[in-house]
Amino acid sequence: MATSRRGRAKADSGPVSLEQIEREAVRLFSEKTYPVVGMRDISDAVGLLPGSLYVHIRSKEDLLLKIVERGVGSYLDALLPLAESTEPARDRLREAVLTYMHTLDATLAQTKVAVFQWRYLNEENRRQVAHLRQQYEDIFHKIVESGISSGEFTKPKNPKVTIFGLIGLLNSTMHWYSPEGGLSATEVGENLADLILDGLDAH
Amino acid sequence: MATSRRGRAKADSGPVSLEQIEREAVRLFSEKTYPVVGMRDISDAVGLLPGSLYVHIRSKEDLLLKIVERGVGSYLDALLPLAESTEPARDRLREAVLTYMHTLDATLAQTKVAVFQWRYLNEENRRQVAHLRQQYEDIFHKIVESGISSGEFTKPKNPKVTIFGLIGLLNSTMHWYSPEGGLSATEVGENLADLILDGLDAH
DNA sequence: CCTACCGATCGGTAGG
DNA sequence: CCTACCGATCGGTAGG
Repeated sequence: MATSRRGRAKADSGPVSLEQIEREAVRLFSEKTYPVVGMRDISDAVGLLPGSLYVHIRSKEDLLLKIVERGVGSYLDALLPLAESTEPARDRLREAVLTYMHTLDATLAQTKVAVFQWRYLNEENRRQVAHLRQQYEDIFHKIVESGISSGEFTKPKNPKVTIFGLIGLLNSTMHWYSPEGGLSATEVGENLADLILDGLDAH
Repeated sequence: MATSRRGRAKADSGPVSLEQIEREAVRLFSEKTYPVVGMRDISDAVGLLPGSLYVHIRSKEDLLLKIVERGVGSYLDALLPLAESTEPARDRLREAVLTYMHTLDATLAQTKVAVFQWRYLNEENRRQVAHLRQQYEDIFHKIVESGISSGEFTKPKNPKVTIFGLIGLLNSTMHWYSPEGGLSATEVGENLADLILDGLDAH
């Protein structure tokens, strides 16, 4: 016989760890979204029977919550230093865009789950996550506002639209960026920073 | 008794039309996403029993397909004239951003379904939709490329990143824009067009 | 970590 | 458009 358990997807390699379960869950959630991934899909991927997953996790909801929190946390860890820095806002913004792209490159699947699928959490867990998301958005808010008040940036009619636009532009990269694609995270970041800082117009 | 049928959500008003079903489906799919909306949610919303929906529609999948096709179609109808126009690229791009925002304002819920939930269609239907999506992206491709080759726009290191960025920026507005919010679609559009054309930097 | 199973819910249909 | 129902699948659990 090829394997010792039904449904095992990989060669036998000792007991299954929580990390393995979470890794497969991130992959499956990012590919197919939370509601259409069944616990049986996850158990198949790690080579357990469905009920055995509950030795390692408490619930499907819990699994999603941890992934979302780690996902947002990755960006907070990487970007928070740039919010407090005293460098020129232009440099900090460019650095933030590059840092965003490098974080995306390292955690693409986790990012897809964190940015869009927190909506499937229950109300209490969504509130937890809203806190983290707010901190994340505040980083860009601070950088842009400091550039406006220092005169480095042209004051937009409505800074909030500009900040939401900037965040939306960055978040949208996860729909087409791939580490295996022809463009490096740095190349994409430089290009987007150019667009945000200088615009398209040749004036 | 208050109503003549169980589960009826609204006052009795004659037979249910296909348009009513589609309207409630758009609302529910946009609020909760396709996989977590049951046919029973839709039938409750229009005041039918679940099985009776199939007098009007063929399947849940069919309902989604029609909504997605109409959603993308709204943008194609509004934006296609701008792809062929001979006006300066700067004017066409600003006009395209404003037209995008006005279309979003008129069809917000439908847009949310069309832009993100086509992934739940089966392979054959996804191929249909991919065609429409490609036409939509080509509009921005044409405008930006014509501005680059005419010298109106600074040539980006990689125009594809710029075009994907532009499309992503526009698509991301549906996550925070609301017709009931404090900002009009025109105000948002002007601000985003300023950002894309002139950037943040005061040079 | 498996065996065996639970109640709930899903999209959809036959027959009227 | 309703009545009555189908097989399939869902997240999760008791007991070992």
